[in-house]
Amino acid sequence: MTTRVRFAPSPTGYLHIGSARSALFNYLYARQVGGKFLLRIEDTDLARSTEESTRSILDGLAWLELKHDEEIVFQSDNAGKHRAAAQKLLAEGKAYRDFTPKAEPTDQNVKEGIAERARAAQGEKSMRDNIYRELYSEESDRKAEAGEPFAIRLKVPLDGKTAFEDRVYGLQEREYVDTEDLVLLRSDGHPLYNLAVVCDDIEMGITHVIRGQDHLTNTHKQVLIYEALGVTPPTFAHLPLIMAPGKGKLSKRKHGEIVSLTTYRDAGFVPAAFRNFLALLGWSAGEEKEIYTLDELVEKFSFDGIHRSNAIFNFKENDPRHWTDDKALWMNAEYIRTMPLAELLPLVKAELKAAKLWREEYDQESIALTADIPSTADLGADGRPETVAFETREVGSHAWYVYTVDLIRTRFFTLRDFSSQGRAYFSEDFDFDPAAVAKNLTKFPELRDWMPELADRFETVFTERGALFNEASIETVVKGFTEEKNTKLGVIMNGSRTLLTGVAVGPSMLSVFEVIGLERTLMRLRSQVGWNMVE
RNA sequence: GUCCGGUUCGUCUAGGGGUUAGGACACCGCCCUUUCACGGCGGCAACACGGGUUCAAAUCCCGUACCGGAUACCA
Repeated sequence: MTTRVRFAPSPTGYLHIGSARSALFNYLYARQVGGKFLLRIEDTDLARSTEESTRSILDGLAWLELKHDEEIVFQSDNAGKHRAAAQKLLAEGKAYRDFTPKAEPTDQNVKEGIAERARAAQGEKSMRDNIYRELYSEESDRKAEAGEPFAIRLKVPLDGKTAFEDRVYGLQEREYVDTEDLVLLRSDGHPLYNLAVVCDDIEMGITHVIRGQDHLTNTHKQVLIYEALGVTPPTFAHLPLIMAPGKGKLSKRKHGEIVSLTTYRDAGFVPAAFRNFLALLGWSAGEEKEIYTLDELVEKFSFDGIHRSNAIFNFKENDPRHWTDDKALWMNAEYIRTMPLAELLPLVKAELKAAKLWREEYDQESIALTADIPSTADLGADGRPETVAFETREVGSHAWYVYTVDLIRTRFFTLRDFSSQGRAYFSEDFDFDPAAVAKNLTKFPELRDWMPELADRFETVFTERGALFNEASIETVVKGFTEEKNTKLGVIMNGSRTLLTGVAVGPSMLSVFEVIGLERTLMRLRSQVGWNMVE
């Protein structure tokens, strides 16, 4: 029998990172054993389900590159079958009609209400003392025919226990007395969650149910339904939950966007990096390794490697540097600086396009063959792609673009940084960081005269005399200039850096000059914009 | 309340009778350096508590504490 797993989210909001991880684990297992990864949208709560939400879930899965097999199943399409199953159990005497009027919802918090009711019921009421449980079927039929509303409840046996072997948590047992006669069908005929899930899982031929640990008690109820239906239950594997710092629940209400997968996409995460991070939250291959390709995850995945304790998703609100889990941020940076350049380029392109900084000339299609794109494997000792000669790196060309991305990527954390921190490489319209201006410009007032002078020097050497504007010659000129002014190289270099890029950080300044190009270098060294912004 | 889980550095985790309790992130220091990163080297830092079993317990057993989940005519 081929393995069939499913990811079954309810479309009542964005895709939560915990759900995304469930989807990932289902996917990894399915791929590992050559099974099918199915998708089912549990949209039976009509009041809360929305189409945007379904859209967002699909977008999220696509972003993580978790492709599902077969058609998407919408649970609401199967309500008829769910009802038929309940009727079957009723006819077989495994379920009964409960004519008790539906309890009015309390005005307090739903969760609290439930807990309070449960506490109050403790001791005085058994799970089985419903007067309709043993009603003669003729009497039950009569009331039903008379039009009295009723819910259909499962008749949980008096003695015994449900048991299943969880692939993560081991043998799980629960006495029947601890499980109520759960409602299968509401009095308005609406099938309830546990019945719907079991029916659909049977219908879809699900062999392994991999889901959050919060479903552990539901599983006992579902096992009861499987037994009543005469079907062997699938294998279950429950995943530990992802908690907020302080071990509280990670919720949108309390934590906002941080729990939504789309936040990471929009913040400039590399899909493979976030996927990698998610996989390591609550799972380990048991080796000292952090970076895994999708293929490696598929190969190494095992239920034994899944932790039984919940994991904390660590982040600090109001701290821009640690706005989300540090390890996720680090992993993203790690991917950005080490992934094959050919894979990074399209991501950077999308980012620059979104920031309106993209120019068609950058695209390899119009200039060079894809095969010519240097990858990290082609990098020389100085960290630059060896295959691209300076002469071919005209500012704005494809070769220039590739070289520039590769040059600046080593200190970026997100794809967003290419259009923010790295904006000056792609646009004339960039901001000056006040701290950088203070540290590298205002502190040395003489630079206000020197910088335009340096520009003049560059013009003489590179424009009038026609020397090649490359690192070696730039270094000669800048060093000569520094000695002439009897100052330190750092003063000139850092002043130039801030004037040329608006910031105090970046690659080797010689590379920066070269990549910014002679024309823009002259313009920016002479510009007063950086100076003016502090006055 | 009851049922079910869980507890190794701040966080993610390895280890499941004998380990200097390992790695990663974060943080700190040093080196590299025109800056900031990267990189390299180093540092700080953990077996919840109490009993047992054993020559030996982070590891096995029992209890306690704490945390989490569930307890709906929600999903």
